[in-house]
Amino acid sequence: MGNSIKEAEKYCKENDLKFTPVRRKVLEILLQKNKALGAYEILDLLREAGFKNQPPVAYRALDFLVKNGFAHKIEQLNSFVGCMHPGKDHSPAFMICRNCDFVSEEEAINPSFSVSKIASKAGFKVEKAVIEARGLCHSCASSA
Amino acid sequence: MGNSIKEAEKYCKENDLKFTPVRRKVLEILLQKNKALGAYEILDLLREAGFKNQPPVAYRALDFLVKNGFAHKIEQLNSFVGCMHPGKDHSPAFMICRNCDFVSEEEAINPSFSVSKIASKAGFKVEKAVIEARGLCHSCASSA
DNA sequence: TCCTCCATGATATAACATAACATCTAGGCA
DNA sequence: TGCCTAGATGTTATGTTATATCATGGAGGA
Ligand SMILES: [Zn+2]
Ligand SMILES: [Zn+2]
Ligand SMILES: [Zn+2]
Ligand SMILES: [Zn+2]
Repeated sequence: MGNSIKEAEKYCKENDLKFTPVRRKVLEILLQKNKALGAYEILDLLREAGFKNQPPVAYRALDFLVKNGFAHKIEQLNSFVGCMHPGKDHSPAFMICRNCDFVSEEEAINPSFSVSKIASKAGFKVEKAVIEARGLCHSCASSA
Repeated sequence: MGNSIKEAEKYCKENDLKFTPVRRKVLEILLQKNKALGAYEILDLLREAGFKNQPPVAYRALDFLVKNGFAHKIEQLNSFVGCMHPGKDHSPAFMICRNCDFVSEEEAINPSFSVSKIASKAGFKVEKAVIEARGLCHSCASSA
C-alpha cells in the first residue's frame, strides 16, 4: 500500500514522468480508501487536503494515473480504483459487490484469453479489454 | 433485423410486457443504425419521428429494452446497441472499434468460463459480466 | 537569457442521467 | 356501466459526470 506509492515513484523516475503532489495525493487517496471513488468524491478529499478543487484537477490526475497503470476506471460505476498490481503490465478483471460496493482486482490470467478467443473469431484486434463482474463478494454471499 | 422486432413483439406478448410505440421505435432505431447510440442521439431521432423528446422518454424506453434483453448498454461509451441475439438468455461480449466506432456483439461462450474462473478464485459470485474489448475491427485493421 | 514543454489555475459548458409529480389509459371487477 | 388500480407517459427541474479553452507558472535545455 505505502508500497504502491513507492512503486509509482520509482516507475515515474525511470520513465521521466512527473509524480507531482496532486497526482501522488490522488493515488494515496485511492489506495487508502481501497474502494471505487468518483472523481467528485476525490475532488472533495483533495480540497480537504488543501488542493484546488475544480473538476479538471481530479480528472487530470486520474488520467495520468490510469494512463500509466497506477489506477483503473470502473466503467460500470463511473469511478476509479488504485491498482493492486502496479508495475506489472497486466490485464485486470474487476469483481464488484452489489451489496457492499467492494471492488477487487484480479488478474485476467493470460492477457484475457477469454476475450481474445472470442475476438479472433470475429477478426477483431483487441488492444484493451474491460472485464467487470457484478455480484456478491465472498463475505456478502456468506452472510446472505 | 426486422426479425428482432418480431421476436421482441412475440416475447412481450408471451410475458405480459407492453411493447408500446415508443419502445418499439427505439428498438427499431437501434437495430436500423446498427451502432452504439447515446440516449440523446436516440432522443433526437425520436423527436424527428414525432415522439416527445424529454430525456426520460429515451431513458425509460432504453431501461425497458435493456431489462428485457432487447438491447445492451456499452459502458465504455455510455451508449446503447440493439441485441443481436434476442430471445436467448445470453452473455454478450462486445468488440468496439476505436477507428470506425462499429460495435459487434459476440457470444461469450461458456459464461462461466473466463470470468467465473477468475471469480471463483476470489470467492466471488458473479451475477452479470461486462466484457467490452476496444481495438480495431477486421476491416479497419486490414486497411491500416 | 530565453525558449519550450508540460503542469496547473480558472471559467464555462457539454454530456449523461434521474427525481418527482401530474396525467392518461387499459383492464379487472363490483 | 362506473369505479379502481397499475403501469405508461407527460413535464419540469435538477443532479452527476466529464471536457473545452485559455491563462499562468515553473523546470530544464540551448
Ligand atoms: Zn491493476
Ligand atoms: Zn460485499
Ligand atoms: Zn445480446
Ligand atoms: Zn473499424
